[in-house]
Amino acid sequence: MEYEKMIFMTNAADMPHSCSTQFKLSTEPFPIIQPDTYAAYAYADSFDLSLLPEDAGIPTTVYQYNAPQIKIESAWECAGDIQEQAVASGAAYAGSSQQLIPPPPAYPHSAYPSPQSSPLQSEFATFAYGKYNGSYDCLSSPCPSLDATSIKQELHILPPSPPESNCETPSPRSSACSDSSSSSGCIKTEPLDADVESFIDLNTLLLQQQQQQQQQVDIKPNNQVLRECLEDTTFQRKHNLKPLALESFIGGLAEVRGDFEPVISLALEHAKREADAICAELQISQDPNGWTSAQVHAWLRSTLAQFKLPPAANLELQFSEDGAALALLSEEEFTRRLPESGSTLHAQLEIWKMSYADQLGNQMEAAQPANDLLWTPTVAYQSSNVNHEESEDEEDMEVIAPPAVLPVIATPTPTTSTPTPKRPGGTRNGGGSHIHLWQFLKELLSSPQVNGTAIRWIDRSKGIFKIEDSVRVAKLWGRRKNRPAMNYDKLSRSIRQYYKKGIMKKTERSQRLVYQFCQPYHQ
DNA sequence: AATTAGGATATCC
DNA sequence: GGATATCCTAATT
Repeated sequence: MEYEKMIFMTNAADMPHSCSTQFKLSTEPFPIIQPDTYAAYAYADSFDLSLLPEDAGIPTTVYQYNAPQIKIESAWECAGDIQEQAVASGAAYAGSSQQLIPPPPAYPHSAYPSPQSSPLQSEFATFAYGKYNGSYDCLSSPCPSLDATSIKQELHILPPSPPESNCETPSPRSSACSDSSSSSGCIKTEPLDADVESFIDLNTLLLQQQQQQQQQVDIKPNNQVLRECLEDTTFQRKHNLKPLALESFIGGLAEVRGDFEPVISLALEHAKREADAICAELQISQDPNGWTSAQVHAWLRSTLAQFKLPPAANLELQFSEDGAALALLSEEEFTRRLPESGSTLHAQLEIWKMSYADQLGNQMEAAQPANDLLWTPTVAYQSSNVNHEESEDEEDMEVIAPPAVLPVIATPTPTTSTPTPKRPGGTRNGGGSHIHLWQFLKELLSSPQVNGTAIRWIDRSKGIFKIEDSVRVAKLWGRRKNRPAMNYDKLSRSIRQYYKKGIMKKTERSQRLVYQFCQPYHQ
């Protein structure tokens, strides 16, 4: 519901608050509507993008409800690129003056919240684009776990709002709330910059849902209603609306994040079902970290076949890793070994990891309903955020995407041996885990979409990273280790212990908060 | 003020 | 005993 608040930014001087209620209806389905209901909104198959008005001032962004396919994390840095990409892909809509909006809250927040990209995030996003077959045709994605259809359905959970947004277009719901002076039973939406007050009368909401369902029955062929609404932009002119600048979303994204969870759960559920079948067929674990090298090969071959990718002749030679080591490989490494299919394999592996992590997360949630779902020591994986409930300490929540597997070195012999990735077992129940600090840091680094504001790679190939937020990283570390008194002073002391162990070092040109993994600890 | 460096000692496993 | 965690002083940025 928060999302709709961000759709339009009004000129405050010209738009009284009462007008904002004109847009309230578009928020109503979110709280109660079921996924199936949204199928009626999955209009993209036949939706003609050319229908969108070309008027430069028209808020076409309001119709971008399948925009979850946008790789939004890049948008923080380069909105133009995203727009280009989106337009090129056909995933977003044409329109000369479109401004990007963040993904609707139905998208897995873990894929979006940071200003940085990551393999996982990128793959998840590009996955939705249909990157797997080398194009951006999201409708032909060969991903067996989350095929285009399912993604489309799930990511269309946010219904298009135009019919309701358009004050000039009568509809059962708009008429129900057409009296802008009365906000009863409606979600009141005010300009984003305001301290937004939202209130919902559930009874009215239910009534509206019924009306909406009735409306869906009457959906005109060829999306006639949508066409009419899209073509009718008078409401915007009337209320002096303009598309909301991207920057305005950034601050509010955190609040939106939690709303993604339902969809990621659905998507992951779908992925898990697919994985189940493959696991049964290949007799492998759902946890890639548990695979032997032979099972890795089986999985790789299976995945290549599923994606109709050319079989690799020397798979065994190219991939000698076991599952845990495989999980550590970067997309670049995959691509280097298998230029044609590496990216897909890597992406699919990320999905498997995420799926398994989510599964573990759900198990943890069931076993540990307290708010300490951020990290449980029984697993080294982390759900992509199981608990989105607001919390005073939310900003300190440790949210780690499925991490790179944690290499464990029995005896640090950095000059001669390569760390042998090992399943992240060895953790214990109860307090902190046995994870090593350097492993933890790599883990944080592996999910920049989540932790990118706290720690990020400076030069990944060289293992150089920077702690951007020392306090936060220390807090996360303390939380992981169940050491509430942890601070950066202590954490950095531990890092410095790594100097003589050959695990980490300062960079040649020493910079504050910048460290470097020594070679064996960073591939 | 925050960070860096490293010694000393304690704690946990 | 290893890996921190904690506390400390001093230097540097």
